[in-house]
Amino acid sequence: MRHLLIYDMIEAVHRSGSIRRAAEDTNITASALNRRIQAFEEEFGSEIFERLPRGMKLNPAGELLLYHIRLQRQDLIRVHSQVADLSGMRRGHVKIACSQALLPYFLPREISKYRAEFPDVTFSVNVRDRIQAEKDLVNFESDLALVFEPAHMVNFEVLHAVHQPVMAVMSAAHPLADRKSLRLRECLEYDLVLPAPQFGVRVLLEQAAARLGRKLEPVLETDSFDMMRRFAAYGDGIGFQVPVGLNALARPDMSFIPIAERDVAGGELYLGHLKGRSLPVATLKFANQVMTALS
Amino acid sequence: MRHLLIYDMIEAVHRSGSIRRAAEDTNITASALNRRIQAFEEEFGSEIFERLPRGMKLNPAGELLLYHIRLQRQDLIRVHSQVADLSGMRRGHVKIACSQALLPYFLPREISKYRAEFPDVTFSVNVRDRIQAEKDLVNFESDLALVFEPAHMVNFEVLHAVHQPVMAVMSAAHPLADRKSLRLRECLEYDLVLPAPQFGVRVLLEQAAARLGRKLEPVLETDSFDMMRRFAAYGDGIGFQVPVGLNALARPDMSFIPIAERDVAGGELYLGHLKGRSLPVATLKFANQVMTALS
DNA sequence: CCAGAGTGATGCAAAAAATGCACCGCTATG
DNA sequence: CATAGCGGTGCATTTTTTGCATCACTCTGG
Repeated sequence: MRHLLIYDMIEAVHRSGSIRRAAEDTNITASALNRRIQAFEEEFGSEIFERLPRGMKLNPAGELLLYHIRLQRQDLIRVHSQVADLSGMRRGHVKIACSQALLPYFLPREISKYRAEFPDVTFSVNVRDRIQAEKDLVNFESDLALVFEPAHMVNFEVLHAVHQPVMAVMSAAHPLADRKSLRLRECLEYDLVLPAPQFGVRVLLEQAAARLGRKLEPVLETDSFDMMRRFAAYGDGIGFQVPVGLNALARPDMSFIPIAERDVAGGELYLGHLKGRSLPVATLKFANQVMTALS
Repeated sequence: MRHLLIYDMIEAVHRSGSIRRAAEDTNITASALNRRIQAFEEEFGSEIFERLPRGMKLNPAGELLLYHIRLQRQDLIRVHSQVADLSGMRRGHVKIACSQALLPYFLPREISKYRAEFPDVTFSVNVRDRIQAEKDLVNFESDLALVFEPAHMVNFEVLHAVHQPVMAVMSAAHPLADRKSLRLRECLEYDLVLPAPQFGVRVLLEQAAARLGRKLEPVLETDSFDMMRRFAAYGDGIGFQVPVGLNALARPDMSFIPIAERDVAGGELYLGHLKGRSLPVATLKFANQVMTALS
């Protein structure tokens, strides 16, 4: 949209921190860009950048404006999406921030399913921890977030929540592999493979261990669920994951056993978006499909 | 804002229904305007107007776009307002849709009070019935609505609600003038001066009368509260109004007496705005003042 | 039934706006 | 204290926008 180019320019200057660097991104001369910024500030009635010796930095007015710019751009995308929907076709791009647990099975399956019906819809998926996911929504870098036990929930409008007990993950040859349910105490007898501290599952386990007066001493700590699973497969180690991260059709070589809720209460997997936003049609439809799949 | 001029042009064409008429409002030639509309549609990726032999009419895509335009314009006003607030000054324009009852005392008093503190804030006040007030909010023709017993309440986000019993209004010389409270039945013995049927007070009275098996037969029906009051002042007639429409310091020549709640339940006066909007600073502060005044 | 007044669209020249280039003054940095 | 990087600016040039004249079309009223 040519008439909104000035917004792109403002964002470019904000990103790069200087007019000259921003000029390269914008395919325009620094002088031209400079004058457009000045003209805009003139019209807007107030400066939006601080001129520092080392470049440009948004002042508070600029920060307010930047949020407006992002909001209005997303709203325009929504309008485009609804207009495309008027003519029967469904186009669009769905941006998702999600916990790692969603990556191996759940999201690939849901995205394929959706795209089978609407092949003109494309997706971005970004792995984010519980704090960063919310920031992504605020900065309009993602439209949907699908996270386990989000941290603040301000700015977060919940579309759907589903309970996720914590599951022990181990080799099928493990001594405990045939049990229907496990106490946390029993697991602690074996080598532990734990997710990194920022993950929700880890937090729940730490809390539960503290209640038992125990401290978790993992032999392996990783931010990769795949690593955790493979390590557990080759020995007596026990990993932990929530059901949505596990294949519903149990693999023959692995065993997934729920931990008793009275030990580890489990947590909630939340689907949500930025408070007060209206989502584009494609995004909304995908969110609905996810909600159905989660129920 | 020069870069948003195209939005003004689109709205002008929408309002006037033809490019040539819109061209006059826009201080531009019809041909130039025509080409800008065409260029916009090209960029936007879809036509937004239907070309009829008699002029231009928004198509569904255009309707969606128009709402976006209005939304983004109001949001820009909010940003301006917040920016002005950063520098300590408070500027802005507050647009209010309200019931007639607010006109004689309440709103003039509150507006004066607010402007005493912030003289750079200006106001528009439009009298609207309960249905039209909500439409005003949706079209962004008003920012705040202050209405008695609104009709639908969809799109209406309530900031504050206060109960308003129905009061009988009569001359100080009226036989009933010294009573502390009145039954509806007693009032019906006298000449009735009623608000027009679209007003909330009238609806409440009609419902109450129906419960008594009576029908209201006004000697004067008017959409002017002032008319009602003055007519009642010159005889034995009885008018009806809610407290917010009456001067707190009772006038010596008039008497205001509440109708028993078991006869006429009274109604709610609602302060609200369009659902999902963020209000400019000035508007928000004024809304807060009104809420305090109503409590 | 047809003339006229209304509509949007378009070619072309003139006017206006945006751009690129060269250069200025400034400041932090090594 | 030289230098590299910053934002700002005057001026010629390019690009875009505009206005005018005019076309094709449709509905309306005599």
